[in-house]
Amino acid sequence: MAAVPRISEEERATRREQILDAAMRCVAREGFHKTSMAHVIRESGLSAGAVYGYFRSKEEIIGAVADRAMDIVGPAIGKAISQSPAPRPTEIIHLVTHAIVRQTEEAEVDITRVAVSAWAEAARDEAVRATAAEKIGGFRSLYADVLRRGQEAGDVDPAVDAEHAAQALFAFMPGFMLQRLIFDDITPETYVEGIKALGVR
Amino acid sequence: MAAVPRISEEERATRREQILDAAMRCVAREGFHKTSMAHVIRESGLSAGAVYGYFRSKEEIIGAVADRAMDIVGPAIGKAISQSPAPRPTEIIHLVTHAIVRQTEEAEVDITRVAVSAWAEAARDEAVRATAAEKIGGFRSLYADVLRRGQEAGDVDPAVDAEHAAQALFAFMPGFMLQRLIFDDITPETYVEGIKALGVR
Amino acid sequence: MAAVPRISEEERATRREQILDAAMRCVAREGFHKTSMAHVIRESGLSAGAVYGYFRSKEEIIGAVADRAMDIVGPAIGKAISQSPAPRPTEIIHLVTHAIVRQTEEAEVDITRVAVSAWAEAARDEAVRATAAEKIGGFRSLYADVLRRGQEAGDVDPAVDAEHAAQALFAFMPGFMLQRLIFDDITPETYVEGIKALGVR
Amino acid sequence: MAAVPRISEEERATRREQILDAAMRCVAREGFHKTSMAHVIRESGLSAGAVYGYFRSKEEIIGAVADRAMDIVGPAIGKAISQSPAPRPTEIIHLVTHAIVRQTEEAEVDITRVAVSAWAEAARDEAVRATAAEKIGGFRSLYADVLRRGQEAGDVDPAVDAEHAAQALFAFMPGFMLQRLIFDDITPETYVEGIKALGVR
DNA sequence: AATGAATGAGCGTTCATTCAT
DNA sequence: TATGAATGAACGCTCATTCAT
Repeated sequence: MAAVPRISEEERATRREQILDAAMRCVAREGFHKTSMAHVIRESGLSAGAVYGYFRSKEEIIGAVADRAMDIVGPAIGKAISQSPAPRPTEIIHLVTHAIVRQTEEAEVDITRVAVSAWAEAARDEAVRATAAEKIGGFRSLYADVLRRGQEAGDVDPAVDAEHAAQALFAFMPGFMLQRLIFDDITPETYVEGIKALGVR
Repeated sequence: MAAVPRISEEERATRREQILDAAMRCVAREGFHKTSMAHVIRESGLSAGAVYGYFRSKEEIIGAVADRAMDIVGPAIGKAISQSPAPRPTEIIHLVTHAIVRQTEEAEVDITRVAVSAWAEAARDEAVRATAAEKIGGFRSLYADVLRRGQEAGDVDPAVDAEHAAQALFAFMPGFMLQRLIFDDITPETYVEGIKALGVR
Repeated sequence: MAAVPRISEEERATRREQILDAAMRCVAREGFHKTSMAHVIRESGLSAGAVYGYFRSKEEIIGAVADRAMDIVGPAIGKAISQSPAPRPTEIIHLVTHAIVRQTEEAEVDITRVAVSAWAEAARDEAVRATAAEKIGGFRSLYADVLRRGQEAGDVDPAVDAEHAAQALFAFMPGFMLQRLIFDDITPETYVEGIKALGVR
Repeated sequence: MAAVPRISEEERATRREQILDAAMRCVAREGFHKTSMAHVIRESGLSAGAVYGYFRSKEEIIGAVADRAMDIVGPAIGKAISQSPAPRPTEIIHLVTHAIVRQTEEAEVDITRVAVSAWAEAARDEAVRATAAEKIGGFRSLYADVLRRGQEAGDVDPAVDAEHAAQALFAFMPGFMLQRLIFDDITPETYVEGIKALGVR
């Protein structure tokens, strides 16, 4: 019934990835708004028309890149977090920070930089804010789940709403990323040590 | 003999502030790079030439705005922090988060939004990164001082480098700002409660 | 495999000519620096973006226009000059001045005016100076060749370096152009007559 | 009857010279239209308002500078030319070229460059063209006078209108200036030698 | 489906000139 | 008279996007 596409869905997805990869490299270098479509087009190796065949506008690419950037640590730690017994807060931060460092060292783009750009973009672009809310909200839910289990184990004060504790625990991720962006002196080890020194278990 | 300025240093400073105020409003709305000089000019009520009489370039305005945005909570809590006896970590976060909320509610611009834009800009602009390093570094030093005093009082593990604890404590500021930017559910009260639940004193 | 250009090299060259024609008209009217890119764009009938697709900058257009303007008499007389027997100096100036007059009368732009602008530009733009050196140097070489043959024929003092005689002979071209620009009273005939009166053969 | 000026005519003239000196330096460097009023103002050491107190517009400064630049060799050779017996054409060019070289070497500005800019400006500015016509016309008249005397002495063909011979003789001045602007290889000696080789007496 | 030349509004910045002091 | 801050049109150039091929 539907018009048969000339290229398969698979090929289409591959091309999209190719464009987003290119865009991520550009955004990591120059941020969303100093990255021009011409940069993305050149970097992707496609033509202007081709790129616009996969994304309706720069805004849509920004949305997709922001989505990717904020999706990057979540999956890596999702499994670890759901293990039994529930990991302690400091163990979670250990996992998260190591995942971040691994990402920035292994991948060809520093996703940290893209993520920070995405936070800024969330301030002005409703769609990006919605994505951020979804991703960060997902994170906090995950945290809240573990923390609830931690309350049973005695690691977290059981009198407190686990959602609030999740707000607090979440802070360590952007706190780490921001400091990594600006300083050389922070590592998962120094960070987790510091967190423990504050009393976090 | 010396060229007598037709407007006083004071008036000049006032005009600069007027331009920066305008620029902050624009940046809070649209970020650094979606804010055009035309926007700043219109918002400031001056002419293009006048604005360029006070700032050599957009880059310089970005630098000054970033400086301001990251300077905003520091002074407000500097004094409180140096009081005796040393405030506990959770008291510091209480102060900081309330200062942030007060700022965003009282001032005509939401500096939080500008600060987040400044973090993103630090990723690509060496000068902004230097400013960020200075401001955030200053913060962490302040924290490290209090934490050292806290180590004597028994609030913080004395075996740990206070600088590392400061890295951890610092995280609560961007963590709060970022979540405020995206969600409505976070207040100084929920946040500090959550932090305490994690074990921070 | 190779990127197939959508418009042929020929079409591309035609468009370049179209832009340069427009630029020459503008420069003949207003000189290099009173000609704005907006003028060239309007005159060419293309859009701003299109023009910048063919030339990277105004400077590049200036360079190309200057090149053209100083290239204009050379080819026309090159052949005539190489004929055998060698034309006498006054015959050369007859050819050159007639070529100049024909140009300014037939073409829609007065290239004389553009050439004079190019001399001025050579004073401040290294690239234009290099072009001028190449074109004028070429002229002088051509002259030196003929003059060497003229030395054999007895038209030119054989004791003198032909290059020096070429410096002298060259002068009649800018001398004619400059006076044509400012006065109405000079024609190839009055000019060549005057040159002969001075003793030139 | 007239309002008494606060400063004397003499002081006024001095200031005008000061401004024109500054403008000549600027124009020699960058030409008429790449020289901004701000450059002239800074170089003159006066204020914008002051400069506009002496010249109504940039155009007027351009006119005055062009006037000066084209006036520069005339006076220096006027006397020499009117001596008795009449100098030969080659002697005149000897004088003129040496005067040019002396000017460019002694003065702090290279007037040659300003003069060439003035020729270009004559193509677009009616007032500058009128000045050029006056100055160059004066030159040619001077030449015509000497040549008439030369006709009596047998140096110049007496059958030819001396005005036409003056057109020819005049060419050697711009010819020398233009080549000096672009090449290093031309001196009064090589030039006059070449002129003689062509048969000029 | 893919190409890349073309569009023209908009960019950051400079300009000649004015006028309140 | 002299000052220099202010004006705002115009500058050279880039941008996201379109569409004939």
